[in-house]
Amino acid sequence: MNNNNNNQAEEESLYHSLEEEAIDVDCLLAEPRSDQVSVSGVWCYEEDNLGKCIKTESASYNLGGQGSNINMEGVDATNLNALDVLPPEVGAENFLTSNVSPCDDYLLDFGFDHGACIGYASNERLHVGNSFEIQNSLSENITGTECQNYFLSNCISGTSTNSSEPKSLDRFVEFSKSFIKQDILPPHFSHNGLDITPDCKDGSTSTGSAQDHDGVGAVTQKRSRKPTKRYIDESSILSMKNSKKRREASGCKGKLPGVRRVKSQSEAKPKNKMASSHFDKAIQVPFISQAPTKCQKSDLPAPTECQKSDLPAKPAKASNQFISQAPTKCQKSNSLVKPAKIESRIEVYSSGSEDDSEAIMTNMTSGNQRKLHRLWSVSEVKKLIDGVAHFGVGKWTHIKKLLFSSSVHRTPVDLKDKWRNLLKASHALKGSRIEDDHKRSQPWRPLPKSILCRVRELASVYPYPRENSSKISKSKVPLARHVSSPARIKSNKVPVA
DNA sequence: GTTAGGG
DNA sequence: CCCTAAC
Repeated sequence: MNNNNNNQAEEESLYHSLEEEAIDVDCLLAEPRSDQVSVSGVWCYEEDNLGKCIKTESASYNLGGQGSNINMEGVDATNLNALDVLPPEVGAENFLTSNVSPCDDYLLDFGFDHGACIGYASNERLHVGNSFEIQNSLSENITGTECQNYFLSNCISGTSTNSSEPKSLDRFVEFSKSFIKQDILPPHFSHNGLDITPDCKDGSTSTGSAQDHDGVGAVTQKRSRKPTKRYIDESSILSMKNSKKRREASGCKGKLPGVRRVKSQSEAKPKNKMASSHFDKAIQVPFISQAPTKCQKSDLPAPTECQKSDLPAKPAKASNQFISQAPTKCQKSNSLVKPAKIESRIEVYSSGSEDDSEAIMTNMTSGNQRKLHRLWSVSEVKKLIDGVAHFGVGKWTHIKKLLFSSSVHRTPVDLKDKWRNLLKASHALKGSRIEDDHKRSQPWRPLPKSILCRVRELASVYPYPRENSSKISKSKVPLARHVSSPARIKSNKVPVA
């Protein structure tokens, strides 16, 4: 209570900012209703978090049922109880912060000065982070002014230390509820997405009752936060994948253009109740307008500042480091993106020259940006030809590892594509070798003739896999159907040395 | 994970 | 260069 005098100005400003932020959130976000749940594990569900949560049964407290008589000690004792059950290695300072990192992007930035991870289930249990769960019941009968005072003095103040944040959280929630009961705040008052609804689902605004105290009343409180744009994108993708209902309703049957298809690894994920039963009620944003096209430059800032890694020698490690360091990545959303793709991208992004990195950094937006086009130099082509001559066609990973280990931006697929283009170029050269003018008009004119000749020679020695067979299977097999096609394909193939 | 092939 | 099927 003494803080009230000391921090009055601060409290006022904070309170005003609270209101502003509440309005802001309400404007920006179609706030999920009480029957809505969020995807991607933003909400902490009992079933999903029992292993993580430290549960304190009946850590209830009485906030002074005598109207103006607010029992401060009871609150403190409650919070102490709650904190006491934390393992010693977690500690009061850590239990909010140490578990925040995987998902602090999508979860609450609560506590007014510190990121806190809060989930609120649709029952009586208050989940704080993934580590803390309080079975909470409240019986109060406090007038609005006193609630406000208490709220201001105890919910807002005392955030200077991390250990006091849980208290602030509890008090904030509980007293916000009391505001609603007192009609001080609108029924859907929210702060930073903290959605506080009255305890009684049926709309009755009765003050603390035995129902509340016993936890029988259906407390449909939850906390939400406006999801990030990326989160919405991924949610919409996930929604499209997991909810056939929604997909049919939206009329979209195919994949999103420019959005990478989620691998089956993550497709098998939605096994929890949240994804299956409540998914339809998650935050819905028209995904068509959100689907980033390939070359679209999103307004989103880069997920993380692309730190130029100085160790391209171990690209996988560097990229993993990148992923793990990405502060805006939610754990669940990691499963939404192809890890391999990210790795390859980060590899490219982090290992190029400075100019390239800058160019990529300007281009890198939402993660599905097209790789920077790098022209093949003559030396690279020569290396590729040497590799093909040495290892043969199709051993792209060997060639990559042995000859292109320094140029990390060339993947085995790149080598394969380049060789295919070289074959095209050599064939075109062979077809129009007499007419030099035609040859100069070709896009592969910069390649030296000697290189193309060598490619042609190698192509005769190492025929491109399936190039002949595919042509045969498409053109010659129907004509010679009576002949056993595999034998014919094999006979047409140039024997590999 | 790698490769081939279509785009 | 991207994507995906096939292996």
